[in-house]
Amino acid sequence: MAEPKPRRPLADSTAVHDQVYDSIRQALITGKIAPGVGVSLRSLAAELGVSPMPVRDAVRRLVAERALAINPANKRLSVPSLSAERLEQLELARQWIEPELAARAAPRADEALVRKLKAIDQDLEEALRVGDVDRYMVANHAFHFAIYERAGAEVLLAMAGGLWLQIGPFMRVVFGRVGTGSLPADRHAQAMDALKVRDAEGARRAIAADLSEGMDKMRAAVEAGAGLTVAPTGQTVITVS
Amino acid sequence: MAEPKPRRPLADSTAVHDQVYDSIRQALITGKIAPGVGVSLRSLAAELGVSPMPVRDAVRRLVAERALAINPANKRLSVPSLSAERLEQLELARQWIEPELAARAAPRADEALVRKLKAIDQDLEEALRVGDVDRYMVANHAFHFAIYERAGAEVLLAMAGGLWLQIGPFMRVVFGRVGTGSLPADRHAQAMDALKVRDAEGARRAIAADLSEGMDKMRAAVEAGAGLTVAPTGQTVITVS
DNA sequence: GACCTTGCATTGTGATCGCAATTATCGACT
DNA sequence: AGTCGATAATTGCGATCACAATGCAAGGTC
Repeated sequence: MAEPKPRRPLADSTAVHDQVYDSIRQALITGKIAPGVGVSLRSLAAELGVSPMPVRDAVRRLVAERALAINPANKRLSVPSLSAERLEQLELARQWIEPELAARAAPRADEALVRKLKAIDQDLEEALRVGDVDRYMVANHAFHFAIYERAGAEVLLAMAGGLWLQIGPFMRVVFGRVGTGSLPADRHAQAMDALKVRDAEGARRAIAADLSEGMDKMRAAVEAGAGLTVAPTGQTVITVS
Repeated sequence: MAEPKPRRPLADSTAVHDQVYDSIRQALITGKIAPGVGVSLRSLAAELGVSPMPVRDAVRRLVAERALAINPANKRLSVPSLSAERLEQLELARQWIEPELAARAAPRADEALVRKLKAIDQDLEEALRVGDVDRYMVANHAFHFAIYERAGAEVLLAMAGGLWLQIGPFMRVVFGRVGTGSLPADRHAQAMDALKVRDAEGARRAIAADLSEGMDKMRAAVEAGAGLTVAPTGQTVITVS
């Protein structure tokens, strides 16, 4: 315990608990932590090479954003497993807020944004080709939020971020199962075209369609019974049947 | 400092940081803490008779829910002052999510719910008569969320709760200024009537109208210049002109 | 008298310790 | 050999301390 503290690099500045937050958030969005598995403050702290304190702070934020769940009896932490009802509500909320953000971003779009999106989309398609699910998840997130940030709607943006955080782990499981081959990147092309000419309604429709297709996949996976069964210990086994 | 620690009663069970959270949350919703004023962990801890530690946890949650803001430079805490853009986005989000919750609650409404709402509404009107703004705020919150909880939509309910938390402090300022005399409780009657016959669309319209009128007042107050001016120290003076 | 500097109080952050509760592990007994 | 019970380990929660940074205020200088 008298080690010189590895202290992982982790980006650059800001407070430690913010870096821890970003680390866990990325792990959740990209699905590096499977839904249902239990985590602990000390284990996360050890893994990140920090003291339990900043982890505790980061976990509080994530619990507040419902990206982590806390067993009311145990008081133990876990990644929430997604139920059909939860999925339905998250879908509804996303279908309302994300097209709205895209529509608001359209009038404020410029050439630089479109270029950035094009770069992200190329990376995304490359990830699809080589079947790198992690990279695809990161790129897809980057694509959507590059648009949403342009809307200049802080409150709505934060809400959208929270929704992705909640749906991220499950997306990863589904996409890892059905494969990424059939994912339609053409909706992204539609969105970029609409943004190029500052067509708000076009952007709204493109994002709505993109979401709709993605969520269809997830819903189909859930209804097909590819659910998550929670073992009595709290540990979760992902049944891909 | 060697005092025997007053340790405020504070509800009943659960962890200390949850009780602290509820206390601050209530204070924000009812507007006991004015927008823009700076708070500190230690001052809140002293006021609640607890150590700074659980306050720190509670504040993390509230910051994550955007009910408290943290100055990126200072890293100091404050109640966020509401801007016109923020208000517009919060209104949009509320106008979408709260009527939706009301509509979902309608088919699940029963006599007990209507009775409960009636009791709350009577208390609300009494508060209006005597001009007790705090009591009105509490009752109004209770009325809406008694309905929303019935929707059985956990995710949407949490989102609605977050929105109230963000808009609460400002509501209080506005209502405290324009007086509560002209507030239309008849929308509540409409909502109760719709719930009584399980009329989803009626409930949706009633809540939408209720929100619309309330937000109109707030928007008018903002545009009339009854804004909040932040002093250089971070302390805020409420200009009721 | 106005402005700058110096000192002190307060702030958030992180670390470490102790505690009670729960869980896991292993030994003992029937 | 199987089941039960006791011990040890882990977990989250709260308290306290240390520290760097910031804010505030008093006092000094021009």
